[in-house]
Amino acid sequence: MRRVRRRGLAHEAADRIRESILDGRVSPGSPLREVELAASLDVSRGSVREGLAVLEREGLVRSEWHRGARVMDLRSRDVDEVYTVRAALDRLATLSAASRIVPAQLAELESLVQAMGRALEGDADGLTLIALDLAFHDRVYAIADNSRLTDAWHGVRSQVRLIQLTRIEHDQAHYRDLLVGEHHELVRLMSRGPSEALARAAEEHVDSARRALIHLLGQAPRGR
Amino acid sequence: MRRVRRRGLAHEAADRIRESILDGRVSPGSPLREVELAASLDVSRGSVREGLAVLEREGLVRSEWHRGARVMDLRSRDVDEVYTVRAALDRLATLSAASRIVPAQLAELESLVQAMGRALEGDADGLTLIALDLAFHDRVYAIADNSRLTDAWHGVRSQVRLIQLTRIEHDQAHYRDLLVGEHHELVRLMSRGPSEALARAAEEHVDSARRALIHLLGQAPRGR
DNA sequence: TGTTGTCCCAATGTCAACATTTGTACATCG
DNA sequence: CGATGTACAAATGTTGACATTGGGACAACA
Repeated sequence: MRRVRRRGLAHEAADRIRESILDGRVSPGSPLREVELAASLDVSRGSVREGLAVLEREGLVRSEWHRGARVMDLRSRDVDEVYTVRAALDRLATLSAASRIVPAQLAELESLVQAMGRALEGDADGLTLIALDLAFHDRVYAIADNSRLTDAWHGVRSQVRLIQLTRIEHDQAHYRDLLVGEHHELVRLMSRGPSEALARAAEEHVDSARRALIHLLGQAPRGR
Repeated sequence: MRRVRRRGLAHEAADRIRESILDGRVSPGSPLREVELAASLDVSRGSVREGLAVLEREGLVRSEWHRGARVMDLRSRDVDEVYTVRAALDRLATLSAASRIVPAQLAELESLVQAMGRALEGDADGLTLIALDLAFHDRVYAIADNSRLTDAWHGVRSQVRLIQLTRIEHDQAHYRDLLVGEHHELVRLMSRGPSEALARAAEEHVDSARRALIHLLGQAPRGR
């Protein structure tokens, strides 16, 4: 049996605040005041504070000494950073997963890809596609079964989600073209075990999204 | 001017506790009681609590609900995870740094390598070598100039430090053979810009250390 | 004798009050 | 009139007290 995990109010508070950010109810840049949140969540400031610390390590929130916390405002440079790191993590996750994956897990991934296909044909909204995309990659990280790797992934995951949210119209176009094809190819390569081709595909899968986003956001983020 | 960074008691407390762990004054597995620490550091339990949360995100401390925090006890499996993730991060950091590095920074890295050589000839203790090794890689991450990457690095850095500490006699042997040579080679390759050879060297630099540690610790950590 | 239930204590989780800092508006001075 | 200093309000940082939980010792029971 999987033992129940009791987490306390701080994590609960973090979940609620994360939701309201990722649902777009509070926009990037807006302040997250401890007293306000404590009142609206009906917990003490201490718990809110601890929850905000959780969100800060996820990169969703930025806080400064005696100046409080604000919803992270992700600019072009930040998108570049997040996707660059994600590419490196995904490369490792995909390779590790490929060396440990069993047929049942391959089938599970493939069924997620098919769900993407159905969602596209059914003209599903962007949120559904984003959810399926993240679910796929979450599964890959779970299969890789490396808690440090998962922690590092969680350090950028929420930011990826936030970027996708704010660029949702773009993502829909991007998804429509490549979502099923690229993921299917990843599964196919994973079924053959780790390889240089798989490593490249995993990196490229993320990097093409990065390039598209950077292009969309206007200019090169750094002095390249 | 680099503006001063005021951080509050929680970070100060985290620093002190981290020191006592990394200095070996508290051994892996031992409990870190909030009241004890609060008394000995002369701050409130709240600040200690926040400090322990910082150390938890660094992977130095593991805490469970209503059961308190303990110094992380790193077993074979954990060493494997940490070094596997570190290899992926170092690969990216080294490639990114290579594409941005300027001559002055190359010289700085090379001078660190020479310091390693002098330390080895002067029969310095293991702690000095560990410090120089980490200083070198910290510089590479700083040159890569990607805050998400640096955050991810900080998520494993302290654990690397802890592993090196507990295996210090082994590391000295490992260092004596490869320290100067491998780092010098990394600098040389970086001076020529990013390349597949550099990527492999950076990965292999970490992975050889991983293999040596795993071998030392006895058995294969996972079902490979 | 092994198992179950109860009590108790130590430690953490939570809270609300107090202290400190920051930013701003306004007064003061050169 | 611009620069500097001061007072105040709003928010966070810090603290000690109270509530809740987990684990172990011990007794009751089959």
